[in-house]
Amino acid sequence: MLSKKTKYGIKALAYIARKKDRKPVQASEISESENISQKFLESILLELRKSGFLGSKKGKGGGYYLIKEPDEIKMTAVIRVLEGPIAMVPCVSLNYYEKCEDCPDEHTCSVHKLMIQVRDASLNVLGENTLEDIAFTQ
Amino acid sequence: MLSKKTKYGIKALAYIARKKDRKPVQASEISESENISQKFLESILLELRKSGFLGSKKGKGGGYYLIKEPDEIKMTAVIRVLEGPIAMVPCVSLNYYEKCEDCPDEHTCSVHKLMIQVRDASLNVLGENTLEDIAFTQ
DNA sequence: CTTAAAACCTAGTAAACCGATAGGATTATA
DNA sequence: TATAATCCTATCGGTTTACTAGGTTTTAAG
Repeated sequence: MLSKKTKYGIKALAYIARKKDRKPVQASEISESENISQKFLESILLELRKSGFLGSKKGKGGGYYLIKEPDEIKMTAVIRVLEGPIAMVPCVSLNYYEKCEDCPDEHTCSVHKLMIQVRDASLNVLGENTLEDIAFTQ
Repeated sequence: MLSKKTKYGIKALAYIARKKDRKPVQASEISESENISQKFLESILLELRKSGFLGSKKGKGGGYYLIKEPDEIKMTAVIRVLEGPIAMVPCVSLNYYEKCEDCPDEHTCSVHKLMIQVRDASLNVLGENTLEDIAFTQ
Protein backbone atom coordinates (compact mmCIF):
# COMPACT_ATOMS: atom_id res chain seq x y z
CA MET A 1 0.00 0.00 0.00
CA LEU A 2 1.17 3.45 -0.90
CA SER A 3 1.51 5.69 2.15
CA LYS A 4 -0.32 8.99 2.30
CA LYS A 5 3.05 10.65 2.36
CA THR A 6 3.95 9.31 -1.05
CA LYS A 7 0.53 9.99 -2.44
CA TYR A 8 0.56 13.57 -1.21
CA GLY A 9 4.09 14.03 -2.43
CA ILE A 10 3.20 12.94 -5.94
CA LYS A 11 0.12 15.14 -5.97
CA ALA A 12 2.14 18.10 -4.82
CA LEU A 13 4.80 17.57 -7.47
CA ALA A 14 2.12 17.26 -10.11
CA TYR A 15 0.48 20.45 -8.89
CA ILE A 16 3.74 22.35 -9.11
CA ALA A 17 4.50 20.87 -12.52
CA ARG A 18 1.15 22.06 -13.84
CA LYS A 19 2.06 25.71 -13.32
CA LYS A 20 3.67 26.89 -16.51
CA ASP A 21 5.52 29.82 -14.94
CA ARG A 22 8.31 28.88 -12.60
CA LYS A 23 7.26 31.08 -9.76
CA PRO A 24 7.52 29.40 -6.37
CA VAL A 25 4.33 27.72 -5.20
CA GLN A 26 3.42 27.98 -1.53
CA ALA A 27 2.72 24.95 0.59
CA SER A 28 -0.49 26.59 1.76
CA GLU A 29 -1.76 26.85 -1.79
CA ILE A 30 -1.07 23.19 -2.55
CA SER A 31 -2.48 22.17 0.79
CA GLU A 32 -5.78 23.91 0.10
CA SER A 33 -6.08 22.86 -3.48
CA GLU A 34 -5.24 19.22 -2.88
CA ASN A 35 -6.87 18.81 0.53
CA ILE A 36 -3.70 17.94 2.37
CA SER A 37 -2.89 18.88 5.95
CA GLN A 38 -0.52 21.80 5.61
CA LYS A 39 1.96 20.86 8.29
CA PHE A 40 2.21 17.34 7.02
CA LEU A 41 2.66 18.60 3.50
CA GLU A 42 5.42 20.94 4.61
CA SER A 43 7.46 18.04 5.88
CA ILE A 44 6.97 16.19 2.62
CA LEU A 45 7.97 19.16 0.50
CA LEU A 46 11.02 19.59 2.67
CA GLU A 47 12.00 16.01 1.99
CA LEU A 48 11.49 16.49 -1.72
CA ARG A 49 13.74 19.51 -1.57
CA LYS A 50 16.45 17.70 0.33
CA SER A 51 16.37 14.86 -2.16
CA GLY A 52 16.83 17.20 -5.08
CA PHE A 53 13.42 17.33 -6.70
CA LEU A 54 12.43 20.77 -5.48
CA GLY A 55 14.10 24.05 -4.80
CA SER A 56 12.68 26.50 -2.31
CA LYS A 57 12.61 30.17 -1.56
CA LYS A 58 12.01 31.45 1.92
CA GLY A 59 10.14 34.51 3.06
CA LYS A 60 7.30 36.43 1.50
CA GLY A 61 6.54 35.33 -2.01
CA GLY A 62 8.57 32.23 -1.42
CA GLY A 63 7.61 28.64 -2.03
CA TYR A 64 8.71 25.55 -3.89
CA TYR A 65 9.64 25.05 -7.50
CA LEU A 66 10.84 22.20 -9.68
CA ILE A 67 14.53 21.91 -10.24
CA LYS A 68 14.33 19.61 -13.25
CA GLU A 69 11.89 19.50 -16.11
CA PRO A 70 8.81 17.37 -15.44
CA ASP A 71 9.69 15.00 -18.28
CA GLU A 72 13.05 14.35 -16.67
CA ILE A 73 11.55 13.12 -13.44
CA LYS A 74 10.77 9.42 -13.49
CA MET A 75 8.16 8.16 -11.10
CA THR A 76 10.51 5.42 -9.95
CA ALA A 77 12.78 8.07 -8.49
CA VAL A 78 9.95 9.86 -6.72
CA ILE A 79 8.55 6.70 -5.19
CA ARG A 80 11.94 5.43 -4.10
CA VAL A 81 12.59 8.61 -2.20
CA LEU A 82 9.18 8.93 -0.57
CA GLU A 83 8.12 5.32 -0.15
CA GLY A 84 11.31 3.34 -0.28
CA PRO A 85 11.71 0.09 -2.22
CA ILE A 86 9.45 -0.63 -5.14
CA ALA A 87 9.88 -4.37 -4.71
CA MET A 88 7.42 -6.16 -2.46
CA VAL A 89 10.16 -8.10 -0.74
CA PRO A 90 13.61 -6.84 0.28
CA CYS A 91 15.43 -9.82 -1.20
CA VAL A 92 14.26 -8.70 -4.62
CA SER A 93 14.90 -5.01 -4.27
CA LEU A 94 17.48 -3.40 -6.53
CA ASN A 95 18.05 -0.31 -4.42
CA TYR A 96 17.22 -1.59 -0.95
CA TYR A 97 18.36 -5.20 -1.05
CA GLU A 98 18.29 -7.27 2.10
CA LYS A 99 18.67 -10.98 2.55
CA CYS A 100 15.78 -12.92 4.08
CA GLU A 101 16.57 -14.58 7.38
CA ASP A 102 14.42 -17.60 6.70
CA CYS A 103 15.62 -18.40 3.18
CA PRO A 104 18.72 -20.57 2.95
CA ASP A 105 18.87 -19.99 -0.79
CA GLU A 106 17.09 -17.36 -2.81
CA HIS A 107 17.30 -19.36 -6.01
CA THR A 108 15.14 -22.12 -4.65
CA CYS A 109 12.63 -19.77 -3.07
CA SER A 110 9.17 -19.87 -4.58
CA VAL A 111 8.34 -16.35 -3.48
CA HIS A 112 11.54 -14.85 -4.80
CA LYS A 113 11.03 -15.62 -8.46
CA LEU A 114 7.44 -14.49 -8.40
CA MET A 115 8.33 -11.21 -6.75
CA ILE A 116 11.04 -10.53 -9.29
CA GLN A 117 8.41 -10.65 -11.97
CA VAL A 118 6.13 -8.32 -10.06
CA ARG A 119 8.98 -5.94 -9.41
CA ASP A 120 9.96 -5.83 -13.06
CA ALA A 121 6.40 -5.20 -14.13
CA SER A 122 6.04 -2.32 -11.69
CA LEU A 123 9.43 -0.95 -12.51
CA ASN A 124 8.49 -0.94 -16.14
CA VAL A 125 5.38 1.13 -15.58
CA LEU A 126 6.96 3.53 -13.11
CA GLY A 127 10.04 3.97 -15.23
CA GLU A 128 8.06 4.83 -18.31
CA ASN A 129 5.95 7.42 -16.56
CA THR A 130 7.42 10.83 -15.83
CA LEU A 131 5.99 13.66 -13.80
CA GLU A 132 5.04 15.26 -17.10
CA ASP A 133 2.96 12.24 -18.01
CA ILE A 134 0.99 12.11 -14.82
CA ALA A 135 0.67 15.85 -14.16
CA PHE A 136 -1.27 16.47 -17.34
CA THR A 137 -3.43 13.41 -17.16
CA GLN A 138 -6.87 14.54 -18.17
CA MET B 1 5.78 -4.53 1.14
CA LEU B 2 4.58 -8.07 1.41
CA SER B 3 3.87 -9.07 4.99
CA LYS B 4 5.59 -12.06 6.51
CA LYS B 5 2.20 -13.63 6.83
CA THR B 6 1.69 -13.63 3.07
CA LYS B 7 5.23 -14.73 2.38
CA TYR B 8 4.96 -17.62 4.83
CA GLY B 9 1.55 -18.52 3.48
CA ILE B 10 2.84 -18.78 -0.07
CA LYS B 11 5.84 -20.80 1.02
CA ALA B 12 3.61 -23.17 2.95
CA LEU B 13 1.26 -23.65 0.02
CA ALA B 14 4.20 -24.30 -2.25
CA TYR B 15 5.59 -26.81 0.20
CA ILE B 16 2.32 -28.69 0.34
CA ALA B 17 1.97 -28.56 -3.43
CA ARG B 18 5.39 -30.12 -3.88
CA LYS B 19 4.32 -33.34 -2.16
CA LYS B 20 3.01 -35.60 -4.86
CA ASP B 21 0.89 -37.75 -2.54
CA ARG B 22 -2.09 -36.05 -1.04
CA LYS B 23 -1.45 -37.07 2.51
CA PRO B 24 -1.97 -34.26 5.02
CA VAL B 25 1.14 -32.27 5.82
CA GLN B 26 1.66 -31.16 9.39
CA ALA B 27 2.26 -27.58 10.38
CA SER B 28 5.28 -28.67 12.39
CA GLU B 29 6.90 -30.19 9.32
CA ILE B 30 6.41 -27.06 7.24
CA SER B 31 7.51 -24.89 10.11
CA GLU B 32 10.81 -26.73 10.44
CA SER B 33 11.52 -27.05 6.78
CA GLU B 34 10.74 -23.45 5.93
CA ASN B 35 12.02 -21.81 9.11
CA ILE B 36 8.71 -20.35 10.17
CA SER B 37 7.51 -19.92 13.74
CA GLN B 38 5.09 -22.79 14.23
CA LYS B 39 2.39 -20.93 16.11
CA PHE B 40 2.40 -18.12 13.62
CA LEU B 41 2.25 -20.60 10.78
CA GLU B 42 -0.68 -22.38 12.39
CA SER B 43 -2.75 -19.23 12.28
CA ILE B 44 -1.88 -18.71 8.64
CA LEU B 45 -2.76 -22.26 7.65
CA LEU B 46 -6.02 -21.89 9.49
CA GLU B 47 -6.80 -18.80 7.48
CA LEU B 48 -5.95 -20.60 4.27
CA ARG B 49 -8.31 -23.36 5.26
CA LYS B 50 -11.14 -21.01 6.09
CA SER B 51 -10.71 -19.27 2.77
CA GLY B 52 -10.95 -22.51 0.85
CA PHE B 53 -7.41 -23.20 -0.27
CA LEU B 54 -6.66 -25.95 2.20
CA GLY B 55 -8.50 -28.77 3.85
CA SER B 56 -7.42 -30.12 7.18
CA LYS B 57 -7.55 -33.24 9.20
CA LYS B 58 -7.31 -33.17 12.95
CA GLY B 59 -5.67 -35.61 15.30
CA LYS B 60 -2.82 -38.01 14.80
CA GLY B 61 -1.70 -38.23 11.22
CA GLY B 62 -3.64 -35.09 10.49
CA GLY B 63 -2.47 -31.97 8.75
CA TYR B 64 -3.27 -29.79 5.79
CA TYR B 65 -3.80 -30.66 2.17
CA LEU B 66 -4.67 -28.80 -1.00
CA ILE B 67 -8.30 -28.76 -2.02
CA LYS B 68 -7.71 -27.73 -5.62
CA GLU B 69 -4.98 -28.66 -8.03
CA PRO B 70 -1.91 -26.40 -7.86
CA ASP B 71 -2.43 -25.24 -11.43
CA GLU B 72 -5.92 -24.08 -10.54
CA ILE B 73 -4.71 -21.74 -7.81
CA LYS B 74 -3.83 -18.32 -9.11
CA MET B 75 -1.45 -16.25 -7.07
CA THR B 76 -3.82 -13.31 -7.27
CA ALA B 77 -6.29 -15.27 -5.17
CA VAL B 78 -3.72 -16.26 -2.58
CA ILE B 79 -2.39 -12.76 -2.16
CA ARG B 80 -5.84 -11.21 -1.96
CA VAL B 81 -6.76 -13.49 0.90
CA LEU B 82 -3.54 -13.16 2.87
CA GLU B 83 -2.43 -9.65 2.05
CA GLY B 84 -5.57 -7.90 0.94
CA PRO B 85 -5.69 -5.62 -2.09
CA ILE B 86 -3.13 -5.96 -4.82
CA ALA B 87 -3.53 -2.31 -5.80
CA MET B 88 -1.28 0.22 -4.11
CA VAL B 89 -4.15 2.58 -3.49
CA PRO B 90 -7.69 1.67 -2.43
CA CYS B 91 -9.32 3.90 -5.06
CA VAL B 92 -7.82 1.65 -7.71
CA SER B 93 -8.55 -1.68 -6.12
CA LEU B 94 -10.92 -4.04 -7.90
CA ASN B 95 -11.74 -6.17 -4.88
CA TYR B 96 -11.25 -3.74 -2.03
CA TYR B 97 -12.31 -0.44 -3.53
CA GLU B 98 -12.51 2.62 -1.33
CA LYS B 99 -12.92 6.22 -2.30
CA CYS B 100 -10.17 8.63 -1.29
CA GLU B 101 -11.28 11.35 1.09
CA ASP B 102 -9.04 13.96 -0.41
CA CYS B 103 -9.85 13.42 -4.09
CA PRO B 104 -12.89 15.28 -5.39
CA ASP B 105 -12.66 13.40 -8.67
CA GLU B 106 -10.70 10.28 -9.43
CA HIS B 107 -10.56 10.99 -13.13
CA THR B 108 -8.52 14.12 -12.64
CA CYS B 109 -6.20 12.53 -10.08
CA SER B 110 -2.62 12.17 -11.18
CA VAL B 111 -1.95 9.31 -8.79
CA HIS B 112 -5.01 7.36 -9.81
CA LYS B 113 -4.11 6.80 -13.44
CA LEU B 114 -0.55 5.83 -12.61
CA MET B 115 -1.64 3.35 -9.99
CA ILE B 116 -4.11 1.75 -12.37
CA GLN B 117 -1.21 0.96 -14.65
CA VAL B 118 0.83 -0.48 -11.80
CA ARG B 119 -2.11 -2.53 -10.63
CA ASP B 120 -2.73 -3.96 -14.09
CA ALA B 121 0.92 -4.87 -14.51
CA SER B 122 0.98 -6.67 -11.16
CA LEU B 123 -2.35 -8.31 -11.79
CA ASN B 124 -1.03 -9.59 -15.05
CA VAL B 125 1.97 -11.28 -13.47
CA LEU B 126 0.09 -12.65 -10.48
CA GLY B 127 -2.78 -13.86 -12.61
CA GLU B 128 -0.51 -15.74 -14.96
CA ASN B 129 1.33 -17.51 -12.17
CA THR B 130 -0.30 -20.43 -10.43
CA LEU B 131 0.82 -22.32 -7.38
CA GLU B 132 2.06 -25.01 -9.77
CA ASP B 133 4.31 -22.49 -11.47
CA ILE B 134 5.94 -21.19 -8.35
CA ALA B 135 6.11 -24.43 -6.39
CA PHE B 136 8.32 -26.14 -8.91
CA THR B 137 10.53 -23.20 -9.64
CA GLN B 138 14.09 -24.47 -9.89
C1' DC C 1 12.92 49.32 10.30
C1' DT C 2 8.99 46.85 11.07
C1' DT C 3 5.71 43.53 9.94
C1' DA C 4 4.02 39.73 7.78
C1' DA C 5 4.62 35.74 5.11
C1' DA C 6 6.84 32.09 4.00
C1' DA C 7 10.11 27.98 4.63
C1' DC C 8 12.48 25.36 8.10
C1' DC C 9 13.18 22.49 12.26
C1' DT C 10 12.32 19.43 16.36
C1' DA C 11 9.54 16.92 19.06
C1' DG C 12 5.76 14.39 20.35
C1' DT C 13 1.62 11.43 19.94
C1' DA C 14 -2.57 8.58 19.15
C1' DA C 15 -3.81 4.92 16.58
C1' DA C 16 -3.08 1.12 13.81
C1' DC C 17 -0.56 -2.76 12.35
C1' DC C 18 2.83 -6.55 12.58
C1' DG C 19 4.86 -10.59 14.04
C1' DA C 20 4.74 -13.12 17.01
C1' DT C 21 3.72 -15.82 21.82
C1' DA C 22 0.83 -18.18 25.42
C1' DG C 23 -2.18 -21.33 26.83
C1' DG C 24 -5.21 -24.04 26.25
C1' DA C 25 -9.71 -26.68 23.87
C1' DT C 26 -11.01 -29.95 20.62
C1' DT C 27 -10.67 -33.91 17.75
C1' DA C 28 -8.90 -38.15 15.81
C1' DT C 29 -5.82 -42.05 15.71
C1' DA C 30 -3.42 -45.99 17.53
C1' DT D 1 -6.34 -43.95 27.17
C1' DA D 2 -2.37 -41.53 25.57
C1' DT D 3 -0.77 -38.83 22.07
C1' DA D 4 -0.65 -35.96 18.20
C1' DA D 5 -2.50 -32.89 15.66
C1' DT D 6 -5.66 -28.84 14.52
C1' DC D 7 -8.30 -25.08 16.37
C1' DC D 8 -9.28 -20.94 19.07
C1' DT D 9 -8.75 -16.66 21.84
C1' DA D 10 -6.16 -13.39 23.87
C1' DT D 11 -2.28 -10.62 24.57
C1' DC D 12 1.82 -7.98 23.75
C1' DG D 13 6.00 -5.32 22.51
C1' DG D 14 7.67 -2.94 18.81
C1' DT D 15 7.30 -0.26 14.70
C1' DT D 16 5.14 2.69 11.50
C1' DT D 17 1.86 6.10 10.07
C1' DA D 18 -0.26 10.37 9.80
C1' DC D 19 -0.44 13.86 11.83
C1' DT D 20 -0.08 18.10 15.40
C1' DA D 21 2.31 21.64 18.19
C1' DG D 22 5.22 25.14 18.64
C1' DG D 23 8.38 27.38 17.48
C1' DT D 24 12.96 29.69 14.54
C1' DT D 25 14.76 31.77 10.56
C1' DT D 26 14.67 34.17 6.32
C1' DT D 27 12.84 37.39 3.03
C1' DA D 28 9.98 40.86 0.80
C1' DA D 29 7.07 44.72 1.12
C1' DG D 30 5.40 48.88 3.28
